[in-house]
Amino acid sequence: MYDSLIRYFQSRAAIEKEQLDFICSRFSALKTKRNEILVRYDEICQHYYFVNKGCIRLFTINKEGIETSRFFAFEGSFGTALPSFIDQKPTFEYLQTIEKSDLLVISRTDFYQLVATIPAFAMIYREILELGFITAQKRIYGFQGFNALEKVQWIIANQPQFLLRVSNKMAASYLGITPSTLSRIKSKL
Amino acid sequence: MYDSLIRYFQSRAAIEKEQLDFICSRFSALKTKRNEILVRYDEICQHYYFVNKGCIRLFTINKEGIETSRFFAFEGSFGTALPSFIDQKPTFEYLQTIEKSDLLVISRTDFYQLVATIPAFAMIYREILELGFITAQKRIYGFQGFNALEKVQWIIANQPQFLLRVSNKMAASYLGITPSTLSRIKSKL
DNA sequence: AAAAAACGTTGACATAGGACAATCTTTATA
DNA sequence: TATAAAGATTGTCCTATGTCAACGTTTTTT
Repeated sequence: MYDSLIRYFQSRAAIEKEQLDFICSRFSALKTKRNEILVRYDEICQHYYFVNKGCIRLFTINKEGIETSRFFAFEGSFGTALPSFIDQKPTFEYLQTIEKSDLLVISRTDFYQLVATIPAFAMIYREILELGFITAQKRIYGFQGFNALEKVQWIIANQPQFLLRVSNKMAASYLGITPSTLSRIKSKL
Repeated sequence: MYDSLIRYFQSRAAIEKEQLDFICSRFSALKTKRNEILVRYDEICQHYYFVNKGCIRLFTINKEGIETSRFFAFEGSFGTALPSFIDQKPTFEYLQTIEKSDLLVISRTDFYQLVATIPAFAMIYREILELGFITAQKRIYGFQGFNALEKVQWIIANQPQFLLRVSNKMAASYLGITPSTLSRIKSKL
């Protein structure tokens, strides 16, 4: 059950078996259904999630009822509503498994205790933040000044599996275009 | 000279005088002119900058010659081309002081040494990353699905001094609209 | 298994905001 | 200080993409 998680850590830091076992012991398994909501709009996010199987989506719905997807975590990666997890303020977004999923969950308390006590864990978390920051920056640059076709080409180049894995509607809401426009672009390659 | 920097640290962590002095000793002063470039497009970013006075801008120019501004650091905050600073790959962007500025500069080597040896410094860096991440996310949400007027209203609400401090052209390139459009919107409030 | 709901695709039409250009103003340079 | 260069503003026109609707398909619910 912890194979993928252990691989995640071992590939990122030299870390002793004993510490690794301790880290794993803080994670518990969670099986979810398609479209199951993990964190609601006005809740405060208390957990960090690792995806063994399936996919987590982070999205919000504005006052006009329009969805915007911000982040997708697929197999072998971490995901949560990080701003809320960090600041302990309401998420103003939803965390959802868009497919039947197997997750590993750690509480915020345990998570920050690991950060505080295990330097290798703190380092990995710092790298997650650094990478998250870089990804967000690339997305800002990537989308600023791109037209709809360029956005689609960008996502195909940067996350080839994305359009195959995610519904037309969700993909459109991630790219910041309408489902109609995405559909039209796909039909022309 | 280090007043503002010291205040920055003291307001964020309990930190001993001796360590604070050591941290400050790793920063050196740098005076720059208006529109002076600190890091060029194909360079690798080797420094972290603290703004005592003035303003740093991070921007890129695409193949069509269009500028996109990604980040502005004003008095009392840190700024650098973080993705390049972290990964040591070319920035593909420019770091520039848009006004005559007084900066404090620390080398990447010294910076990461402080991160490795001074837990309070590591914690503050982690908080910078967390905050940067959150800011980037807000910007993605904020701009996705906003029209030009809403973007301008957003920046007025979130960074009231922004439009007053930054040129029309730079502000437009941050908001992802043309200078003409920004100009028209401002003229209608 | 049938009915209902959600989603995907495609057409017709409307519009926000981009492109370009003219003019004025501010900033840089000689 | 004079001249040149860059930026700001505003007009006209045009296009990419949004909106809305119709229809077929897939998914969910009963």
